[in-house]
Order: sequence, then C-alpha cells, then structure tokens
Amino acid sequence: MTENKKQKIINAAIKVFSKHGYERGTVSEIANQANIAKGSFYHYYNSKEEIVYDLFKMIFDKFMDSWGTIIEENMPPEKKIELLIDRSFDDIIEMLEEKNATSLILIFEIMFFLYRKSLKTGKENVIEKYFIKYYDILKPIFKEGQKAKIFRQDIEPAYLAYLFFSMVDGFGLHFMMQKDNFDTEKSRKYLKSILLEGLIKNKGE
Amino acid sequence: MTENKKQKIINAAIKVFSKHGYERGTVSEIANQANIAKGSFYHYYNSKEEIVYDLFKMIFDKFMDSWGTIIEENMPPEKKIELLIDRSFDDIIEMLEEKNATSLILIFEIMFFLYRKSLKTGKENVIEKYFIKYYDILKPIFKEGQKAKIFRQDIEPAYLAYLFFSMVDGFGLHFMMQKDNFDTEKSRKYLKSILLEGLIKNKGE
Amino acid sequence: MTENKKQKIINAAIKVFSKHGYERGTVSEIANQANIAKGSFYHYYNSKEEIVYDLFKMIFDKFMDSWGTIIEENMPPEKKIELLIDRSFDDIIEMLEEKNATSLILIFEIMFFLYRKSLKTGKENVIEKYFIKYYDILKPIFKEGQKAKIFRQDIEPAYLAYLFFSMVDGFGLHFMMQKDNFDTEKSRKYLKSILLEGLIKNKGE
Amino acid sequence: MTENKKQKIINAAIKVFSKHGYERGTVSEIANQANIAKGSFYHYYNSKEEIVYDLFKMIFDKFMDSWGTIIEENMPPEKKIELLIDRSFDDIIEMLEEKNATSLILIFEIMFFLYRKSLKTGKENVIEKYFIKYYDILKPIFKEGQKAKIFRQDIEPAYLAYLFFSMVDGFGLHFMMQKDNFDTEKSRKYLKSILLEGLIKNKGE
DNA sequence: CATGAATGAGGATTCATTCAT
DNA sequence: TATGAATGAATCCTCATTCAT
Repeated sequence: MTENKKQKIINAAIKVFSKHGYERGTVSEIANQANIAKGSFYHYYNSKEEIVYDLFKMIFDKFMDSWGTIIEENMPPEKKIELLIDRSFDDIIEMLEEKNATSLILIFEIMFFLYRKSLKTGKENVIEKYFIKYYDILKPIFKEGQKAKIFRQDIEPAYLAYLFFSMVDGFGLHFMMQKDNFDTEKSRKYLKSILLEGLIKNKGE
Repeated sequence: MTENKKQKIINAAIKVFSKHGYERGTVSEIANQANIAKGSFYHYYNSKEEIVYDLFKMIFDKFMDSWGTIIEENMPPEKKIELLIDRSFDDIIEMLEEKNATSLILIFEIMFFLYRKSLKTGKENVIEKYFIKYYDILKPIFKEGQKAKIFRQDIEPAYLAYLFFSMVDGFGLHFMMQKDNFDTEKSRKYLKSILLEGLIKNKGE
Repeated sequence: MTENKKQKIINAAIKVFSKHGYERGTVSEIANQANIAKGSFYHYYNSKEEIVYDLFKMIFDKFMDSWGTIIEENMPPEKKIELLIDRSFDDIIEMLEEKNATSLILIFEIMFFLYRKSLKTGKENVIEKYFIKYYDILKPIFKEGQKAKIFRQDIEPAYLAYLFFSMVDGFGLHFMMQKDNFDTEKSRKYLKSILLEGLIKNKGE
Repeated sequence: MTENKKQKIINAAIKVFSKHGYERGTVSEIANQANIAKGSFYHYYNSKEEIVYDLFKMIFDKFMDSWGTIIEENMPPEKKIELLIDRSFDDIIEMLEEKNATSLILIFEIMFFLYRKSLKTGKENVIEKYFIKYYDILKPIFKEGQKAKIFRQDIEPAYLAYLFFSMVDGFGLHFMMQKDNFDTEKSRKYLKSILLEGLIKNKGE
C-alpha cells in the first residue's frame, strides 16, 4: 500500500521532471501530480534531491531489464546485437511517442546531476558504476562471439561492450532530436549494419 | 573593447554554468567571475536565458571549426574520418583536463534546455538546425568516399553523416564518464577501427 | 481563520499603500505590517498586483454600503441627497483624521492603476463598471424626485446621477487637499445648497 | 537652444509618465523619447523627482492660462462661467483624443505624489498653493456676479470659487472614465445648467 | 501518516544615478 | 555639454522545507 504511494510519487516525479527538468520541477507539482499533499512528499523522501537516486535506479533498471531479457536468450551473438539495437529503438520510440524526448533527456540530466554531485562531494560517481553494469552484461555476448570466431578478436570484450553501448546511446540521443528528419526504419537498418560490420571478424582474415 | 567585455562575461558564464549547471549558476556568480557588477550583466544580455544562445553558438561553432579545418584539407576520405575522430578525442581530453567533464556536460545541458524551450514555445528547435549543419559538413566526405569506391554504397551519405556523428558523440559522452576505467589510446584506436570497418566497402564485394 | 489572515493582509496593504502609494509600497512592508513572513503573502495573492483588485472591491463596496443604507431608507428624495452629501463628508473626514488624505488618495490611485491596466491589456475597465454601479443606485432617487415634481424634469435621471456623483467626488478631492483653508461646516452647507438648487425644479416654472 | 532641449525633455517626460505613470516611467525611456542620452537628462535635472515639479508647474499653468483668457474678457459673469465649463470640456476632450485619459490621470498622480511628498518632508504642499491660485482667479467672477445681483449672496466668493472648481474638476475625472457611456454634448449642457442654477440668485427672492 | 499554511533564504531583474571619456 | 557603460541597492517572486494540527 505504502509502496504503492511511493511509486505514485516516483511516477509523478518522472512526469514533472521530464516536462520541466529537475531544477525547474517543483515538489509542489509532483505532489499535485501524485494527488498527495505537498508535505506528504517528505514522508517518503527527505529532500527533493533524494528522489533523484530512486528515479535513476528505476530508469536504469528498466533499461537494463529491457536488454537483459534479450541477453539471456539463447541465440547467436550477432543476432543478440541486432535485437539489442532493435530494443533500443523500440524503447526510444515509445518514449518519444509519449512525451517527446523529454523523458529521455531526463535520463541524461539525472546522470549529469549525479556526476556533478559526485564531483562536489567527492563521493563515488553512481553513473560510472551503473554504466559499468551495462558494459558487464554486454561483455558475455562479445566473449561468446569471439569464441565462435564471429566477432573480431583484436578488441577486448570489455572495450567492445563499452564502444557498442556508447555508440548506440549516442545514436539514441541524435535520433530523438532528429526524428522528423530521418526515416526511422532506414536509420535502424543502417545502424545495425554499420555496427555489425564494425564488430564482425574481417572477411579477409 | 565592449566586445571584449562581452567575451569576458561569456567565459565567466561558461565557467559558472559548467560548475553548477545552468539552473544553479547565478548571474551574481557570473558577474563576480567576470569582475563586473551584477547589474552590468544586463547591459550585455537582457536575461540569464539570453546568454545561453550565445554560449550555444560559440561552443558549437568552436567544434565546427575544429572539424572544419580537417574536412577542408586535401586527403583521402578514410583519412579524414580518422582525423575527425582524433580531433574529437583531443578536444574532449583537453576539456576534461581543464575542468572535468563539466564543460562537456554543459554542452548537452544547453542542448536539452533549448530543446525543452522549443517544445514550450513552439518555436523552431535550434539544436536540430545545428546538428544538421554538422551532418552537412560531413556529407561530402562520404560522397567522395563512395565515389572513390572506398565507402559502402548502400547507405546514403546523409545517413552516413548522421550515424557517424551520433556515434562519435555518444562515445564522447561515455568516455568522459569512464575516462579512468578505460585506456584512452586503446579507446581511440578501437573506435577508429570499428567505425572505419563499418563504413568501408565490404571487402568481399 | 484563514479569511481572517487574508483580511489582515488587506488591512496591512491599505496602510502601506496609503502611506507610500501602490508602486512604492513593498510586499515586504505589507508582510511586516501584517506580521507574517514575506513569502506568506504569496499564499494569499499570486502577485503584488493581484491584491489591488481586492482592495479596490473592498473600498468601493464600503462606500457603496455607506450610501446604500441611506438610499434604501424611506424619506423624500431631496432629503436623501442631503444625507448622501453628509455621509460623504463624514466618511472623508473620518479618513482624514486617521491618516491624512493618503487613504483617499489611494482610492484614486487604484482607479488610475486599473484604468492604465485595462488600456494596456485591452481588457474591460473595472472602474467604468463600478462607477456605473454608483450611478445606478443613485438613479432611483432622481426618478422619484422627478415623479414627485421636486427635481427638474429636463435631465434624464441617469445624467443626474452621473453629474451628482462626479461633483460630490470632485469636491471630496479638493476638500482633502484644502481641509485647513476652508471651514468644514460651511463647505458642507454650501455644497448641499448649490447642488440642491441646481437639481430642484425651477421655482419659476 | 538649451531651453529648447529642456522643453523636449519635459514633453518626453509627459508622454512617458502619461503612458506608464510616474513610478513606472523611466529616465531611460524619457531620454529615448527626447532623443538624448540617458546621462544628459541629469544635466537638466538633478533627479527624476525634480522634473515632476516642472511638469506640475507647466501643466497647471497651461490650464490656468486656458481659463485666464476667458476670465479677463469683458462679459457678464454668468457667461464666463459657461465659457469656463466649455473650455474645460474642450481641454479634456483634446487630451482624451490624443492619448486616452492617461495625461489627465498624470495630473492627478503628480498632485498625489507632491501631496505625499509634502507629508513626508513636512514642507509646504505645492498643490494647496496652486489650487488656491485657481480659486483666486475665479473669485472676481463671483464677486462681480454678486455685485450685479446675478449670483446668490449667501455664499462667500471664495467658497463659490472653491466649490465651482472642485465640481468641474470632479466632473472631468468621471467624464474621462465614462466618455463612452454618456453623450458629451448632453453632459456639457447639463453640467452648465446645474451649476448655473445652483449659483444663480434664487428667482423667487 | 496526512495536510497545507508558514517560513525565509536566495535569485533574477530593474533602474536611478554616477562618472570617465 | 554629451554620452552610455557601469554600478548596486532595492524588489518581486519562488520554492524547498518545516511543523502544528
């Protein structure tokens, strides 16, 4: 029951922060959106800042799950790569349909917020840790692919994961800004093709 | 003389906004940093918001120039691609050395700010326009490469530019968060390799 | 309870604005005067401007009531005219005793403020509407007086009301500036006499 | 030449203050309007406040002149009264045509400003003095009218002047707010009639 | 747990005034 | 005289947070 209300607050916060950004989103509006009193917010979180950590965790876990299910499936690694890209497209498109790019933007904003925070407090950077989690779940795919002689052998799996994720992520960022200027299906096809070509073992070798 | 002071303010603003983010950076602190009175800020800009547009233009133009010089040089397209990636690394590394990732982050924040703004006002999105500029200066490289039968023919130059820029950008974003976890030179080499492999005409064809 | 505090704020605002004028009166001083925190003002009003409308309504209604009770009484119309003038004198004198002419001045200032506002926004002029209310409650007196052949027949009741109110109002304005240069009781007597002579049916007719 | 520029500033100030009110009218806008530099304003006036006195004098003198020419003419006093009212109408209508009621309002605002000022500084009230000037130039008319047995004898000329001016003034104030709700020519005729009836020696006596 | 009134620190902005050129 | 850049005090307003009920 209580957990339920906390979830309502989180959802409200995502909506509000998506719309206005973290700094401009107010506790009042979140409370409104969640149909609770402003003061009640503080029963669940000690401060506006505190909820950011929950949002961060929630959003990242959601994406992680989204990829996770694919990774755990039984299929050739190059197929997994394709599906991961597909899934990223689908997730982004879904978010774009709901509320423009703002909720995607929020993810980056939260990352930046936490990054700055860690610089100021000197505490560890949560982002770093989380990114590494992503790299880590991707690594096995590349290991497997290398073992099967499908993927290139000259790059360590850790780097392959790192590069793969970063490039897909970067594409997502540009895609959300340019959705009207480029065809989605073409973009999807080309992205897959380029990345796979770049990762696959050179034919000549 | 006056232009000089405006530049001082811009530099101060970059410093302050980099450190705290746009919302948390105050006009007072900018004025302080620029060694002028708070009120003087408003001789040069009508509002805190207004300076963002200048910052945006300045930063983007700087990067554009950075790439532009390479693009205009006379050398094979695949060499240009390599140099563009090198230049991006150099620029990012330079920024990271100065003040962590914050000034890089600022660029994204400004983009997001302007994106939200355009959504709310309904006016055109400056970001979109600027990104397109980047794609546009990249396109000729890919056209040339296709003509010379070096780059793959199955993707339109516009898409190649779009994908290339987005992936490099995305890598930059992750790189700045992960600079301590991955070796810079390896990252550089691998990024080049993957992208070139992905873009180069298939050997088998 | 809450209504009570709003009233406290209104009273404070009247005091502060009376003293310094609307523009020079600050929200801080109002809050001080009302013994609340500056921020609390904004729980009751969204802006400094917003309270003006309440002040306006309150003051005008007070005067309206002051005249209203007389108008509803049962007595000959010429007697009512006399009493209305008396009441105006009394009200003005009371205000003058409290805090000079400033609170009277405030009424005019608010009217002017609202007039300018309506010009700028293009919205309807609240003042016009309120003045008409005054004319409207006065009209029946003149109608009755004309019916009883006491008042002159050659001017429509609406105009009689309009002229009567404006002249009494104008006298009030001068009176507050000149209170030390003219005898109050003489002024009262003469004003009544002139207005009644001017309104009464010509003896000769 | 210099006097010319001062006059330009005064005219600009009237325009600007009429539009926004004294407090909201800025020295910058006045300078703009007068086509001089902001700093130059301070060559002619030591402060924003100082110009108010000039404005006041100028405006009042203008009205005084307007009435003065009539008063000095050779004609029966009751005719003069009529013409004074006519002139007031004409002046007001002219002002209303130019820029709504704002310039008329400005006159009152200046009066209020000076009134408050005199209260705070304890210095003499300029308004009082000026009003008395008006009463003074009116007095001879009434004296003459009483001598000629045309005007009522039971009110001292000073009071007649006081009452006459205040009532005409008050009418002007309402007229400017109501110009669209009442017919101008009717208003003029009725005002004359009521005032003359009220001032004229009772027929029966 | 829930509420929402109250708080007050903090920030953007305005503008009269000064002053070096 | 003329200029307009520079100043900074003053003001409105926002909003995270607290707390009495």
